[in-house]
Amino acid sequence: MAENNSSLDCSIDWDSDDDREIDNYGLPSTSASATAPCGHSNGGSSGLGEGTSSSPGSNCEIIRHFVGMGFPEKQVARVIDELGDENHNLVLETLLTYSVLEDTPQQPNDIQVPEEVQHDLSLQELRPVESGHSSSDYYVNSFDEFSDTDSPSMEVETPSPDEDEKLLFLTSMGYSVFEASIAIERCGRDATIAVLTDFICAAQMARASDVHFIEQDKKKHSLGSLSKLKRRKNQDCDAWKRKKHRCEEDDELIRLPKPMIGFGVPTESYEIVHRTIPEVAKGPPYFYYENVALAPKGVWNTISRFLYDVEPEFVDSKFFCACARKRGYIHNLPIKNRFPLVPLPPFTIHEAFPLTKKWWPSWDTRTKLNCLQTAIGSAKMTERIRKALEECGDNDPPMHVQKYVLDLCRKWNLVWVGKNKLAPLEPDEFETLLGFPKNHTRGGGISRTDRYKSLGNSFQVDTVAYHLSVLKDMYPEGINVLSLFSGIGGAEVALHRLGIPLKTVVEVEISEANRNIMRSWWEQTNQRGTLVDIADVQQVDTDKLAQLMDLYGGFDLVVGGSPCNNLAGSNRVSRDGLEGKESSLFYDYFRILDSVKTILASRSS
DNA sequence: TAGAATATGAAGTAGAGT
DNA sequence: ACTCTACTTCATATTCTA
Repeated sequence: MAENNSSLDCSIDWDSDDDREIDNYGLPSTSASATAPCGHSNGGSSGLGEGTSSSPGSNCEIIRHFVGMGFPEKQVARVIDELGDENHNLVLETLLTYSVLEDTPQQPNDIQVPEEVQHDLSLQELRPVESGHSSSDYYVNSFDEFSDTDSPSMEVETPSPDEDEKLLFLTSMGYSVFEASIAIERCGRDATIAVLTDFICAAQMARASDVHFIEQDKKKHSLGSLSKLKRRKNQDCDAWKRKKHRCEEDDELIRLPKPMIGFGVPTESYEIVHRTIPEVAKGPPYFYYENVALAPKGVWNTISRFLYDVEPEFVDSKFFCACARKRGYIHNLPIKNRFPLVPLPPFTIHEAFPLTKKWWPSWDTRTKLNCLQTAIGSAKMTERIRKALEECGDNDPPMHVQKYVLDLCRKWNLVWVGKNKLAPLEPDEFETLLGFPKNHTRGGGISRTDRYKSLGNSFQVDTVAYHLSVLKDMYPEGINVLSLFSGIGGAEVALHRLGIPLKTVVEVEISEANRNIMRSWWEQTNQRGTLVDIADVQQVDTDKLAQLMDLYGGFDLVVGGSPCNNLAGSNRVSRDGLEGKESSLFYDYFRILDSVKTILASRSS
């Protein structure tokens, strides 16, 4: 089923055959903030003072570099003259700013940016946000599109410093100045970034309300459940606030496919073999992004919007192995002629753990384990279960005891290891289920607790390998990989097991223990390529990327799953969504991916 | 002090029924 | 439209212990 995902408003319509060109409307521009939203830095260097010491070069070269990105030569020369050529990011941000300020008055429909806004978006205030590369077109077009329907003569008060920060942040997310200022004006100065982005999304939706959507009668197993995203007519802000709750329920959210097989899995007959990827998203470089499927509402809409409006592929690993793992993947890989890793892993609990069969009661009908997480059940809890069962004698326990036990079994992924004896899985059993070699995370000074943590945060290798398998024919001589948030190397293990030579792997991983695990695996598997370690994603700026790409010849694949801490349902404390402390590092994934795309594009032209 | 052990719900989805 | 039940979830904070 050919699908055109070029619908660019915030409400994603996977089934629309709307053939509007990718005009960058609503797309967060390629300029993403390097500093994590909410101002935290995670201990990494960030912001204005970051050492973006560019390698010395002549002005000519640098001017050519930016001209190649589409900026007027005269303007580039002027900016470099003003700022020097030391800090490429600063130069780029300045050029972008000029693009915004100079282009806006030329928009059709006589839309004017309020003077105050223009004034407050002075160069100085835009500077502090370090940015990836961007096409200035994004700003221009998004401004144009937004203003097309909303009130053009909105009065905007002079922003307060707090407003400035929000304005700055929103523009760094890719929204136009006008969109951002209107949102702040309408929703109030105290509105959070989340509320403001919601407002902008709603306005974009409203703007698109005249677009008709063809609801396709898909088969039961199709991804049709992602569709049927209606459009709300009413674009009044107050009305929107009243209706927000209802709209979120039935309008704009990406829905999970059922069964959760993405574009297809080896074990199910139904599959999709064709999809349409937006032009701006097409590889190379190929990219592969992963996170939890059951994230808070709206998160996947945002992630998808940033990642060039590519439709997420939601897959439950229970179709690949003996444990469930519901994850969303956004990638621009072909989906035809995928193949699974062999040998196929155990498919049921009994196949994975034959020894448990002897003790498994008939009333425990589980065939698959639930998601492997970062923490395990306590001994006291399994002891309570044992006592409860022993009180029931040799017969099957009464229904309420069965339910009590089964609920805990499902919650903590317990398996039967003796008469009335349940136990959580061992770390090496985690490794097997997830497709890693046994003892992959063992030794090297890592604690048992940390093994669970690292494994619980990892890819399911068979699942990921199935998606990556199409790369094998494309890169017979080997592949250069930029691996962000590598963890214990799920992607690398998958590529290796697929028989794809790893020419270069640049891994970015904050945990030293995880980097050690990767390094150890690299050596044990006699890799002939080069492994480069980087600790902090925020150290990976445009200069660093350009340097690495000079050295190794560009990246073929940018792979990674950004932190799920603030998205995962298990988190009782800080499930704050995509703006959360750790999960906001998604924006760094986007920033880095976009920089790689930009650098590649500038070099190929 | 590091590691281990333990306790700590809510949010979201889906389906059935009223 | 609404309520109710059933089910799942890449985690965190605190306390204990060697």
